[in-house]
Amino acid sequence: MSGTNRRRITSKELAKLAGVSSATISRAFSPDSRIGSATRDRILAVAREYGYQPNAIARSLNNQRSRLVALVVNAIGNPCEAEEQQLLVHRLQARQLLPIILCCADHSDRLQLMRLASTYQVDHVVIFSDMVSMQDAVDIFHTTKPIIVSFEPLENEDVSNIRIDGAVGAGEIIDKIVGDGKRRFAYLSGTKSSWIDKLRRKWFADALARHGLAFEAEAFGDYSYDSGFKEAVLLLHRSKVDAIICGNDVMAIGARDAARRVLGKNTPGDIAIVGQDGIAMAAWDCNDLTTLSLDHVAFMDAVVEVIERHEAGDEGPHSITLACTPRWGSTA
Amino acid sequence: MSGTNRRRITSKELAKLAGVSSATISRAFSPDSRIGSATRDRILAVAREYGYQPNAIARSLNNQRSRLVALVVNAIGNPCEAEEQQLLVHRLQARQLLPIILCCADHSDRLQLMRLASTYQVDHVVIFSDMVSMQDAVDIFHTTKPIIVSFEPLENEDVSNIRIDGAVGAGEIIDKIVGDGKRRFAYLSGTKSSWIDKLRRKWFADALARHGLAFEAEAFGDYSYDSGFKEAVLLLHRSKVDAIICGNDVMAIGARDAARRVLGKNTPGDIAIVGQDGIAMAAWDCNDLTTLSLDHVAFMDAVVEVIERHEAGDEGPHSITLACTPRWGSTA
DNA sequence: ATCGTTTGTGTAATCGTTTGCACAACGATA
DNA sequence: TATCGTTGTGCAAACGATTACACAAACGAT
Repeated sequence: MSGTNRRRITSKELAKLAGVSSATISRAFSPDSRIGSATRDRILAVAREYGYQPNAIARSLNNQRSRLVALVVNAIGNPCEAEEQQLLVHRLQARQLLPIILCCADHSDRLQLMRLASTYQVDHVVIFSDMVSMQDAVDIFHTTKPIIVSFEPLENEDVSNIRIDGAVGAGEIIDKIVGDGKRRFAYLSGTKSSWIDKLRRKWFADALARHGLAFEAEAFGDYSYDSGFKEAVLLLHRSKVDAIICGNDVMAIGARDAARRVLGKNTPGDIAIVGQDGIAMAAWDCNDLTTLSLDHVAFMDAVVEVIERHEAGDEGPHSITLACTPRWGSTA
Repeated sequence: MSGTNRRRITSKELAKLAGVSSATISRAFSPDSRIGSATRDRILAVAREYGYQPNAIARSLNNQRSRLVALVVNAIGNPCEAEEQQLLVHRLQARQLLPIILCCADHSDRLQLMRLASTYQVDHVVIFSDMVSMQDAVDIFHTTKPIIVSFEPLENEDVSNIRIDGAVGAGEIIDKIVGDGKRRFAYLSGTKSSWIDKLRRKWFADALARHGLAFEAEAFGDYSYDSGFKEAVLLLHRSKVDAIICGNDVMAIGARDAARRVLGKNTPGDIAIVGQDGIAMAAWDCNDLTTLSLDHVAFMDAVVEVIERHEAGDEGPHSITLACTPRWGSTA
């Protein structure tokens, strides 16, 4: 109420003001504890008057539960991760869980950051970054079982995880493109080292193999538009491919622009271009991308479901697999 | 080290293991405190062996400083906010500050969420949302002076803030478009109620007035691509404008697509389209948007500068104003 | 009138740090 | 040798909540 007080009032002080003990103050704020309803009402009224709220830090120390959740991500700037995070953050907050974002370009910084977050006794950890090994995650958060959001065949099955399977969807896309007469495929990776990228590539490579085909050319970008553009230019100059499968949607848009602007090729006639992720932007009229799409809502629902089971004390490990499905656009 | 321990070791336990008191453990971890360097080295070695790290929750309780920073935003999914957050999060983490994201669609939820975060004794609060009144922010975080990232003429000058001024840049853009022969302008707002949007509109309206012009038509979207598309279609059907100024870049891309696809109009020949924000995507080849752009790096540097001054004990209030400059693309 | 149960409240220990104060050991100085 | 800083360490009191335990009052049933 009175906005000018510098220091926050404590439960002991409020207790004096309300003529009760600080234990009773605490009880007034915990929904199911033995306390007279008259007392509770009076306390809540006084609390409102003095702007009292229980100190969550002190409570966390006592409870051994902080209601903080660490989210480890590669880049928030990336539209795909941004969309996913938006969904996840809303779901967490609806459950009174507060997300701490750990986002780091450099790998050793990332581990350092995870160590820092672990000292805050976070209740849950969700790892979106494939740059973090499961062992690192388990070691650093040794009291909190992490949830790995991964595509990797997990070597340590003691950790809850959510996997994505795009094999079928990739097959449908390849079938269509091959049906349209294309034969010479290139894969434009997001990174050189990531196993997520390797797995995604494998879905398409396997599908090609069923047609007796293989990738004729490879290139490596960094998931950014600029890298998609630049690598596509190089790629198309050095080989005569007529289809490019890209590591994500943003690179696909870059590749499409490169093909169109620099080399005067149109999609899908001259060249087919395929993205992966299914971000909102892929469906925009100016992009209308064919992409191997993931249902982000279902994805984040799955994350939250695992978190809820962990909250309920059932640490599993739980494993959920989601399938990717094609979004058909005009680029392939 | 030993990854299987369920409970975290405490300073008292480590003290026993190292043959010292827990006070000494604490001192080993604070850089400038009176402690023998031999003792410190020994303690750090033992700590590493047992995987001990001081509990940040307990430390926060004692210190009255949590090193948590609350970021209140409208939507992370929005590319502009996502880009800004990425920059800010990196800067915070480099200073060992952990960001808690508060992101909420509904207004009463948002206040509730801010109250929740305030119980965590956050050291700093940065408010990016123009849906939060300064008074609310000050009341809710009454022990932590918030930093308002706002365009609003602040009524309460007791709060640090960062403002954006686009008057000059908007003038340059309008001059160019009027010079190209356009006379009939529309403004496509991002929201009906936001004063940020009103202020942005005013920059352009004032510039038009200097040419003896005014907005002929208005429309209201929600900062999304779809709303930009839909409102532009309606707008172009009901009035003969030849220039649309949009509340942000994403809506501008939607409006451009609508003009091109639905009405067969090209930019900048048939119609000029202008965005605001200067997100990375605006510069992509497929968009090449003319936009009133903000230097996001300078913007977030400013936020961090204010935070650092607050950390140093100088709560100001500090005020920084940044200017927007045109990015010239092919849409106007 | 008595007993058992339920209800509401207070006391005090606890969560895991930090830090002011006291004090011992030590080398340097007079 | 007596004195004086300086260093390094331990003791114990915070920090602000939660909660097991104890106990008094109220109530219903015999």
